[in-house]
Amino acid sequence: MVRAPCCEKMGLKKGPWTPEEDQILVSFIQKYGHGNWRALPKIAGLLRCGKSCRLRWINYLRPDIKRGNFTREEEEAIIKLHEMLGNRWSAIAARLPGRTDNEIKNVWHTHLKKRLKDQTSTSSPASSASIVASQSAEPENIILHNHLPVPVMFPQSQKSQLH
DNA sequence: AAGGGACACAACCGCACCTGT
DNA sequence: GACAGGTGCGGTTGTGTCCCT
Repeated sequence: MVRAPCCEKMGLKKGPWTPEEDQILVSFIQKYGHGNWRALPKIAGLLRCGKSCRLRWINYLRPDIKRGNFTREEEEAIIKLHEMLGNRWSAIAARLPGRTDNEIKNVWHTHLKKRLKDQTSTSSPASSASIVASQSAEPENIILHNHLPVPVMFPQSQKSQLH
């Protein structure tokens, strides 16, 4: 199947968003929601592709986003979830309220990967793996630091329902 | 004070999956 | 069942800032 590139149209803006564009996007979504990302920028009068709008909204403009540094608890949760789920950042983000997959991905690549590497090179390999192994025995209701029982694995068929 | 490397984060790209026809 | 279009995800890149020498 051949797919036209998302932003093939000439004249579509790329790069950092301006406060004005943010404002337009936020007010439009608050008013009408985001039923169709592809059509949204056209209707809202933004010179952006739908993909870009979606990313901006999800990673930055959403009202429930928690900005600022990750707490130690959040970092520990990311490490554990990553050991269980792998690079499924959206699944990890779903278990950390207010955090986005992009943010988690960035934190992982900048802080945690390095920290984990340091830890494994200095400590015995059994420690964290055993914790994960014991948790993996009960994959349906992992209790994290926020004390919320969280389902860990979604069958592929349920993936679309998360959207 | 200046230069360069490291770090942090926002944004883009391409692919896979899902859904409607 | 095949195809086409839309959406979401993960990997990667670009750029601004910080820190060390």
